[in-house]
Amino acid sequence: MMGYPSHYKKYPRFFVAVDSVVLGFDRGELYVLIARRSYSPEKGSWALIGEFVRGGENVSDAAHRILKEITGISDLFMRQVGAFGDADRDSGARVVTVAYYALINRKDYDESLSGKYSARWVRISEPPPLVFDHGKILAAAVRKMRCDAAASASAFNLLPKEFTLANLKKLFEAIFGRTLDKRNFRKKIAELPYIRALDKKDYTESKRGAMLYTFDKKLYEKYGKAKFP
Amino acid sequence: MMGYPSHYKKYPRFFVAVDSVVLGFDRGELYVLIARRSYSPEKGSWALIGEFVRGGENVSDAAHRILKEITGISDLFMRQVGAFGDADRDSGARVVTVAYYALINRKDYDESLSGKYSARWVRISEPPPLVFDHGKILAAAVRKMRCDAAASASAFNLLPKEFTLANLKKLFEAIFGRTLDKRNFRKKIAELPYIRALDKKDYTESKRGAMLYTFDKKLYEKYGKAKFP
DNA sequence: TCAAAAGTGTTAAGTTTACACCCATGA
DNA sequence: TCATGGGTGTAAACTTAACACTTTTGA
Repeated sequence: MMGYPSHYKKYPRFFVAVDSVVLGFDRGELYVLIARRSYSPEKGSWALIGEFVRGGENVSDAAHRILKEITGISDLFMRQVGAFGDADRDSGARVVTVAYYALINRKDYDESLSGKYSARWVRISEPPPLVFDHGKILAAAVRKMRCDAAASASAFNLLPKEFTLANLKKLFEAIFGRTLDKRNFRKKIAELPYIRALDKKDYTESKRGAMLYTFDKKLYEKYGKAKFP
Repeated sequence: MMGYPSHYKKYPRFFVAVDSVVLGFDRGELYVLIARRSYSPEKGSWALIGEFVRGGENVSDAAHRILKEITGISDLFMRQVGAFGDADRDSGARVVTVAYYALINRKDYDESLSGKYSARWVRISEPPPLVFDHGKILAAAVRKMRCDAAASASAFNLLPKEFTLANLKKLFEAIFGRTLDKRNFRKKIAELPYIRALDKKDYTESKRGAMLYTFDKKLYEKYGKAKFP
C-alpha cells in the first residue's frame, strides 16, 4: 500500500471491469452480441462483451478498446448504463463493472471475429442465460437505450448510412415494441430537416424501389432535437 | 494476489468510492449539500457526500451508509447517476467513483450534523469550486434528476408529506427552470388521483390559507405514471 | 382598505391518431 | 395480371398554451 494517501489505505481495492451491450438491428429485430467466457470461473458461459480495466486507462477507454477488439469497429456510438457493484456479483472475486451499451450497424460488424471470440447475435427478447448479473445489465441497457432513442437521434446508429423509410419505421417499431402508422410516421419524418432524401432508390426490398434517405448529423446538431418516434 | 482466479490476477485493483449529490428544496430553490474533505489530498476542499466502499459491501449500500451518516436520514430516495472512472480523476490514487443523487425534504436533514461534517447547502446553480470532477458529477446528477422528475413522481421526495399547490408549482419551476401557468398547473394536478387534498390548510404562507395536499404513493403505483410538469 | 396569496374556466393552437386507396414493377 | 411493397391526405380527438378576475384575511 506504499504511496497511497494515508486515509485511502484503510480501504480495499477491487477489480474494475467494463461490460458492453452491443446492439444491432437486422430485418425488424434487435439483437445483442454475446460471447463465451474464455476463462474461469464460468468459462464457456455466455456473457456480454467485457474485460478488466487496465491501470492508467480511463474506464470508457477500456470499453472502447474491448469493443474495437471484438467487433472490429473503432468509433461506435456508446453510452454508459451505470455501475453494477453488488459484493457477490462475480463469483471469482470482488469486481465492480461499469456497463455500456453500443449501437452499431450490423453490416459494420466483422463477422470473421465471431469465431475467434465465440461470439454470436441473439434476439434481445430471448437471450440465453447469461453469466453473473449480465441478464440484469442487458435489461437495464435496453431500457436506457429505448429512453435515449426517444429523446435523441441515437437510433440512427443502428442503420446503414443510407436507408429507406420502411427500414426506419421497422427500427422504431423494434425499439418501442409497437407498430406505427405508416402515413403518420412518414409525415413526421418528412418534417425533420436532418433526414434527407437522396437521389437514389433501394431495389433490394421491392420491385418498385424505395427512396433512400440519410441522417445528416450536422443538420441535426444545428436544428435537431425531435422526440421519436 | 492469492485466491484470485488466474486470469483476474493480471489486472490491477482500484479504490472504489461512492459520491452522492444530495438535493433539497427550499423556498423556490434547489440546493445541494456539500462538505469539506477531512483528509488529504485536497483536505478542506468542498466535495460531494462521498466515501470509499468497504470490502463485502454492495456499492449502493455504501452510498446509503454514508448518506445516513451525513444527513441522519435512513431511507431516502436515491438513484444512480453513473460511474466516473477517468484514470486521473482523483489526485491521490486511482479511484473509480459511483455517483448517486438523493432527494430529501430539507426539513428531515439533521442540521446538527452540519458542524460535525462541515457541511452546507448551496444553490445548485452557483456551487463553489468542487474537488476533482465533482462539478461534473453534480451537473450529470442534476441532468438525470430533471429527466427522472419529468417521467416519474420522484420530485415529491423533495417536499414534506403535506404541501400546498403553490409549493408544488414552485418545485417544478425550480426543477425545470421555467415558470408554469398557475391555472394550467392546478388543472393538471387536479386530474391526478394520487395527489389528494387533505382537510387541512396551511396558514404559514398566506392569510387566507392554502389547501394542503399529499402524494399517495400507493395510488401512484396503482394508477400512476403521469408526465410532469 | 389594501396588500398578498388562493382559487377558478374558456378558447385557440398544436399535436396525435385513425383510416384506405392508387402506383410501379418483376415474376 | 397479380402479388408486393411504395407512396399519399384529411378529419376527429386530444393535449397544451394563453389569458384575468374574484376571494379571503390580517395588518
